[in-house]
Amino acid sequence: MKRDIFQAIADPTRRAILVLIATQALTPNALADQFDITRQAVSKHIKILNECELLEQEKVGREIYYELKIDKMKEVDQWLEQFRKIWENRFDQLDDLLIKLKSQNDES
Amino acid sequence: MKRDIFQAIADPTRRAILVLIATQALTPNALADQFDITRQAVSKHIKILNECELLEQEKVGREIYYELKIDKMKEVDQWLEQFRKIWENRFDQLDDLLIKLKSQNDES
DNA sequence: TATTTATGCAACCAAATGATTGCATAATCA
DNA sequence: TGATTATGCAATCATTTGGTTGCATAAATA
Repeated sequence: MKRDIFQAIADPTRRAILVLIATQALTPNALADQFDITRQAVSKHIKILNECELLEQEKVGREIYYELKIDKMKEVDQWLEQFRKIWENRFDQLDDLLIKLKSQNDES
Repeated sequence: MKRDIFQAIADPTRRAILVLIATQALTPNALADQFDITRQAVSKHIKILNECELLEQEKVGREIYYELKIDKMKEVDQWLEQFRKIWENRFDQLDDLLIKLKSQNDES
């Protein structure tokens, strides 16, 4: 199964998990406490996130702490870049238009 | 069926469609030409994108031109913002560390 | 007017998805 | 050592997904 980061962030529970582990490493059990689904369901989400190379893990005794590999999120940012270019460009055009309208107004 | 933009961009075909209609309005037929799937399959993708309020449409005769509502893409950007804060912060910290190491090096 | 063309909708289907329960294994604790 | 706890894996299930074919409707063209 080939999965990419866009699949990973498609599910709302997974997005919530990503936010939770963005700033602190958490165990599957600690994560499961935050949701109304079973621990196993959370574990499956973790597995998917892991397959997408979104996670770092550290084993401490019998616990496993998962944390977000934040750099991987930049892939979404990079994909957005092409659209950002467009909306920034259009904003500039709108800005130009407003300046032009203002100068016309000043002349009259 | 409640769908959000993260669902919309989860599918690679839909992502390709979004890129194609980001800068120019296209008809379903024109879009279908770009893929190896049937026109109806493309139409279903368009329907989903439409439900996510990602599209603007203009009817010209019997043709319908679809174009991306680019502003809607900012929702993804906004969600990313929380992660961007983290990675920029960590970059700054790394930067500070390098400066510190450099000054220590200069002293020796 | 008759035919072609562009589109959307419905029915159907195989595969993927998100969840469940049950079980196995490994580490901790009494 | 025996019981408990943390985790992962497998089987199962209902629902969703992405695709197909077929059909209906509306606009353009011969």
